[in-house]
Amino acid sequence: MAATIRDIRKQTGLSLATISKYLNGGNVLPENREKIEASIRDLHYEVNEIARGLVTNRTKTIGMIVYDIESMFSGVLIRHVGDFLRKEGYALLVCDSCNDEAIEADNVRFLLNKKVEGIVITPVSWKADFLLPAQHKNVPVVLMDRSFAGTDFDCVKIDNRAAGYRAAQYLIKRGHRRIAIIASSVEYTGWERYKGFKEAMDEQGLSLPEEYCRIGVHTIEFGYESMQKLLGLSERPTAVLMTNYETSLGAVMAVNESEYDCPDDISMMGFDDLIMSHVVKPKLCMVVQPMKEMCEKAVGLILTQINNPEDRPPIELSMGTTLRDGNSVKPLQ
Amino acid sequence: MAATIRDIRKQTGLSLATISKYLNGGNVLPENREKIEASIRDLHYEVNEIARGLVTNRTKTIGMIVYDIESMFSGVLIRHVGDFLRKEGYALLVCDSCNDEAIEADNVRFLLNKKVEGIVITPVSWKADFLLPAQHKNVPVVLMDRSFAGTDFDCVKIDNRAAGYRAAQYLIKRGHRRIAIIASSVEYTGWERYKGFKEAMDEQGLSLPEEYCRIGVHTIEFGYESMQKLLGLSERPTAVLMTNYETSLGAVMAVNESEYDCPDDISMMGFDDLIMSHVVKPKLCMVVQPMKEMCEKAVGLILTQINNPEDRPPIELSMGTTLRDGNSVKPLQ
DNA sequence: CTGTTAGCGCCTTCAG
DNA sequence: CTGAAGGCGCTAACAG
Repeated sequence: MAATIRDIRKQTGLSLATISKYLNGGNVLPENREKIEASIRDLHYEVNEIARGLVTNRTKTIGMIVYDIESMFSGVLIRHVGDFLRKEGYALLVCDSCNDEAIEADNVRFLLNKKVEGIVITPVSWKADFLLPAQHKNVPVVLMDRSFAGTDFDCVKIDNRAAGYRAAQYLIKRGHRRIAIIASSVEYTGWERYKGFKEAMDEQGLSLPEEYCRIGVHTIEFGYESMQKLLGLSERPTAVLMTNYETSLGAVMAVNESEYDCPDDISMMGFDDLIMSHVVKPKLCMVVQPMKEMCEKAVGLILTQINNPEDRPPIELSMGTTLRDGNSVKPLQ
Repeated sequence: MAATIRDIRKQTGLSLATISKYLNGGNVLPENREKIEASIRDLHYEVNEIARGLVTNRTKTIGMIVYDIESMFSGVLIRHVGDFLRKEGYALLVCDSCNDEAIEADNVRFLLNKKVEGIVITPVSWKADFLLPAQHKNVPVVLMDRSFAGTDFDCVKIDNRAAGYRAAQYLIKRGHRRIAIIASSVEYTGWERYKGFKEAMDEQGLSLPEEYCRIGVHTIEFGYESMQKLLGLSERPTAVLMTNYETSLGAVMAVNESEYDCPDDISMMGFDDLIMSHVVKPKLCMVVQPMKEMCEKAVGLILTQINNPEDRPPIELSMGTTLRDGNSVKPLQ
C-alpha cells in the first residue's frame, strides 16, 4: 500500500507531529526538513486527502450541477470553472440535471453526501426549494446563468432583460419594424430576454404579432423549426432575434437551407458566441456573454464564501454583455 | 454539526457495531431496526462517506478524463457514463484535458490524489506513458473512443478502420469515383478512419489526389474550411466523407452556404449522429456509433475491474457501427 | 444478533 | 521547535 506518515517516522525517527507540521507548511529545523524531504522522495509519499479531509472537514471539492450537459454552453462553463478551481487546488464534481427538476434535486443531495465544500449550479427549477438542504448544512451555493426571484444565493449572470432590450434596440435603430423573436418559456434566460425584447418593442409602439413570437425551448430543433415557420409566413419578418446559442444555430441552418438570403431577405441576431461564429457566414451579429469572466467570478464567490463563512447578504453579479457587430443585419430604408 | 452514529447510539442505546451493520444492510432485529430508523429520521443522520472511505479504502468515485470538454462528443459521453455510474452509487469526477498532453498527465495524477477507484478516459496522447502512475497504484483504467498500439488497458471503441472502410465502400458502390475525405492526423480516430477509407479506395484502384485528402484536425472550423476548398476545386469531388461530428457539422454548413446543392452537386457522408441530425437537411448519411452502449460497457468494465481485482488480460471491446441511410448521397450513373 | 475493541491516516491540542 | 496523546466518523474483527 501507499506510504503514510508513520513510514516517514520510521525512516526519520521524527514524530508524527513534526512531519505533519512540515506537510502543512509549518516551521521545521532545516536538518529535519531535509530528512523528511528525502524520505518522501524515497517512499513516494503522498498526502492522503481523504484522511486529511476527515479531520479538517474539508474535501477540496466543489460540486457543479449543469442544467444539461449536452448543451454546448455547459461545456464551456465546466471548462472554465474547472480551470479556475484547479488553480486553487480544488476538484470539480460534475452532475447533469438533464433539464429535469427531480434529477436536479437529487444532484444536490448527492453532492452534499459527497461533502463538497460548495455548489456551483445553473439551475433548471425556477424556485429555490431544492437548494434548502444545502442551506441547512451551510454549504455555499453560487447560481450561474439563471436565478430565482427574491433569492438568497450568490449569483453570476448577465442582465438578460437588458440584453434582450438592447438587441431589440439594435434592430429597431436599423430601421426594422417587423421583428420576430425565437425564445423560451422553459428556460429562465430565454424568458427574461424575451421580456426585454418586448419592452423595447412596446416602447417604440411596434406590434409583435402572435406568429412572430416563437416561444418554446432553447434547442437547435426549436430554432430550426421556428425559423422555417417564420420564413414561410406570407408577411415575413425583416429581422429575427434568437435568444440563445442553440436556437441561433438552428435558425442559421434553416436560413442557409432556404431560398432566402441573410441579410438581404432576412436579418438575424443571435446570442452567445461559441464555436459557431468562427464558421458561420454571414458573420452573425450577436449578444456575447463574458463566459470566462463569469466563471472566474463564480469561482471567486464560492471560495470567498468557503473561506469567510460569516453571514453576509448575497451578492448578485450582473455582467455586461457585448453587442458584437457582424453583417447579418441589413439597415433598412 | 451533522449527526454521527454516536448520536444514534445515545438515542437508541444500541452499539456502534449494530448501527453500522444496519447502515451496511446487515441483519438487525426488527425492533432495533425501527429504533435506528426513527433516530435517523429524527437526527437527519447521513453517512459520512469520507470517514467510511478512510476505513474501507473506497471512495465510490470514478474519474473521467475527456480529451476536450467543449466537444459535443464529450458531453454525451459524460452524460451516459455518469448515468450508469450513478445507478451503482458512484460519483463522477470530470477532468478536461483541453487536447493537451501535459494537462492530461496532470489530470491522472490529480485523480489519483483524489483516490478515485477507477479512471475512464478518452485519451489525447497516442502512447500510454502518462497512465503509468495509475498502473503502479493498481487503479483500473478504461480507455474510450481511442486506444494505443499494444496497450495493456481495457478499452471500448468502435473499429474505426472498418468504419472508414465501410463508409468508402458505401460511396463507391453508389458509383462515386472522385471521393474526398476530411480527416485528422491529430486525433487517433480520424487517422484510423482515414486509413480504412484509403484501404477501400486502394482496393478499388481509385486514386486519392492530394487535394482531395484534407487531413487536419477534428473541428468545425476545419470541416468548414476543408469543404470550402473542396468546392472551389476545378475538378470537384462528387462525394466527401467527414470523419467526425464536428467536421461533419462544419462541412454541412459550408455546403449550405455555397451555391452547390447536396446531393445534386455533391454527396456527403458524416460521422456521429448527435443533435445535428434532427435538424440538418438533407438527411445526412452517416456512420453512427452506439454511444450509450459504449458508455454502458465502459462502466461495466471499470466496475468489474474494481470488484474483481484479479489479474486478467485486458479486454478490448470493438463495437459495431451502423450506416444510417439518408439522402445526402446521390447514386451516380 | 449484538457489543467491545481496535484501528484507517491524519491533524491538533498541550506539554516539554 | 518537537513529542505524546487524543480524536475525526466509521468499519472490521472478534467475543459474547
